[in-house]
Amino acid sequence: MPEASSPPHLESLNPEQRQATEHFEGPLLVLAGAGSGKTRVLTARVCNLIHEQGILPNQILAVTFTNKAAGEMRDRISGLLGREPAGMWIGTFHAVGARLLRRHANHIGWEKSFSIFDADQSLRLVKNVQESVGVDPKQWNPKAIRAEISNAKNDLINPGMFEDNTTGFDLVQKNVARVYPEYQRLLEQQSAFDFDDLLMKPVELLEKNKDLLTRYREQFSFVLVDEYQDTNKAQFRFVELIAGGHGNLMVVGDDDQSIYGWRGADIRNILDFEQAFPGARVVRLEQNYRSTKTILDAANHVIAQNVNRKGKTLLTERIGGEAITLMESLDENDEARWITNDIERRLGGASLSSYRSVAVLYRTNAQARALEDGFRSKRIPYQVVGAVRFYERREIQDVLAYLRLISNPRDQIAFERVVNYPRRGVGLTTLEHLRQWARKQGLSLLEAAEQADQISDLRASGARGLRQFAKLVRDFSIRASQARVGELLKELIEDMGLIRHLCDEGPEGEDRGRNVSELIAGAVDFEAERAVGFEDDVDSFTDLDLFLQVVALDADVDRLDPGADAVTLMTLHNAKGLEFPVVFIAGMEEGLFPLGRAYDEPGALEEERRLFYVGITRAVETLSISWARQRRRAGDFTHNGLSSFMEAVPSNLLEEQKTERAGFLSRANLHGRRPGRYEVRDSYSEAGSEYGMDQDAPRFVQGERVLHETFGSGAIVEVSGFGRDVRVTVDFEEVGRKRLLLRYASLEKDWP
DNA sequence: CCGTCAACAGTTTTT
DNA sequence: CTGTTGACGG
Repeated sequence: MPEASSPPHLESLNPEQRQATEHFEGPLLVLAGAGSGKTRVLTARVCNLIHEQGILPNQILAVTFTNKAAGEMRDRISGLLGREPAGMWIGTFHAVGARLLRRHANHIGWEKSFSIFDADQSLRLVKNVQESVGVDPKQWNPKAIRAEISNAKNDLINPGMFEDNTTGFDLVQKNVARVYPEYQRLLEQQSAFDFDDLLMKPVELLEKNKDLLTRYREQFSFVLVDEYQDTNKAQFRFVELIAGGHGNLMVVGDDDQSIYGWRGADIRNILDFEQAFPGARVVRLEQNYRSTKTILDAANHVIAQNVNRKGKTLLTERIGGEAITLMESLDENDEARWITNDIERRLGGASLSSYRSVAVLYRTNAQARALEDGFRSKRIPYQVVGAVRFYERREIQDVLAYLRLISNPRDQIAFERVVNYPRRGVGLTTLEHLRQWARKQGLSLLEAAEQADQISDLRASGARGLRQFAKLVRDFSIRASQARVGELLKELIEDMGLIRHLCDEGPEGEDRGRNVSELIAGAVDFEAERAVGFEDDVDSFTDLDLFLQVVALDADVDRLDPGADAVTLMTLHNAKGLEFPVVFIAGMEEGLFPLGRAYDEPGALEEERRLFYVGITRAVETLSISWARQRRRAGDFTHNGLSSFMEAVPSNLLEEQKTERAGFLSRANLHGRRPGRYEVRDSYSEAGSEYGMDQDAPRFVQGERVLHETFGSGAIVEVSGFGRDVRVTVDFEEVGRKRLLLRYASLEKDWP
């Protein structure tokens, strides 16, 4: 019960929460079930340390799982304290690592303005290396090689150790052993870190420099780690280094929500915490404040199937709750239709007030497409997390590559990406000559490009292009030390004439142009101190460097707009830590969830089950689960049964449904209620093969307005072919000109 | 050097 | 199905 005399951060905490909050020194493990108020406890304890124990904010390091969580934590602490916790470090492991490396990169051979390579950039480098060391990228999948390197780094295995541990019998290992050292050498040469380096290199830094280690141990007298169940070896070692001395370490996590084993996360970190940090106090938070009893019962039954866990049962004071709907549908389109219908039905009734209360969760990103189509055709607003990220769009990556090169002239991956964008007459041959010459002279590509006339076997046009390009980059590099990133970017785009260039590419270029404009707007609004959360370092780095760092470490969930009134679509992994009044879990089929390959590996099935548990516990009021008898995957059809995970859910919690007259409905949809509707899937045309002759099929003529499920509306420019091979060329308002085979495209006549 | 067309592989989850 | 890669001709 709240006491009148309690400071605000201790109000209305239950006894266990309070115990954790008031813990002062020594190791503390908080086993916090889903929805048990762990974020509250974390923030309240920080406030308690500052407010009651007189600890200074700059003595505290708090690590969260996403940037968004970090921002929220900072805001909540500010709210409770009535002021900013100035000097406190709050961020993800990657952000904290990047910050340490910015400060001390020179100790381990990197420049202070290093680049951060995302998965895409590091994959390019892996490919380059494979070619140069003779590991054929066609035979040895670069993604697989990259994954091996990533795993090694998460396990703190450096190239030397990797080579030593390779027996030579495992061919993949043997190839990785050839690629990894050269890959790492090239990263260093161009002063770049990949994501995994942001975890591994800080460990190396602290292990090699005892004085730095001492300094940070003394600075951070209190360390807090959220989502501890998802830490890997590198992260564990980092925490151990910083907090191992004084042992003032609070970790919060839930072994039942460990879902990143495939990324190197080691569930033993949380299971064995008490061995690693002797004398640890353990507090369990089992009171759930989020979900109805029905939802919680389902979650408890599901997770009880797992063997490898500490064991706890969530309790709630809420009783009853709406039954969990289990919906069987025909295929993924039918599933999408049911979900969207249900959302509309709820919104029509009083049970749902806004779209933002709803989330649709799924196992794989590929499932988003059918769902999106469904939302679009019903005109229900939605936002997708994942799929195509803003920063991964081609035009955005191009612009960012310019910025990276301006910030770090040694960034070879960035150089190669944009040296011929826009076209400057620098092709593969020119680039190859440049590479060789640069290597011989020991210069970076940019330096070599500046002296392009010296290279004998270069064409005049190529050399001119190189010099122009180098000059452009150099000019901006000089400005970058003074200018704000927004101004810099605006001028750069202007100088390149990029927007104009994109618009010339046609309607979809205009779209790209808009994206670039959005990036500029983002850069103009960029406030380094706010975004980095590390105010005391802001002055020592350029605005550009900090902007690039934030962009590189920005997760897609971080961009989720909670203000938008839209349904959220995302993977179950992305849903971790979030909650929604109404949750749908789609694709509940054996083989999809759990994925078929989960049966190959011992621990994988339990991890999938934990993922299901995470999904269930996101729901506050209503949970609906759907599965489809048939689903298109990678081109062809799969037929699946209901997921075996559902066996653990007691049937008295469930209400089973089928899509009404499902079989009939999809046939009826061939023509639909609206005139002119024409929707044929190739599965059906296989049997029929007469669809081109179908007398009822609408005929399209030039100039007619049409509606496409994904491309939107447009006008027909041309109709060609006959029978089943009718092709139409359509100018779409949003996506430009497309040629479509009528048989595949679900085109409707657009009635004004 | 650059645009176009055919062949091809891909789907597990992410900082 | 869809986006990316390789071969070819201008």
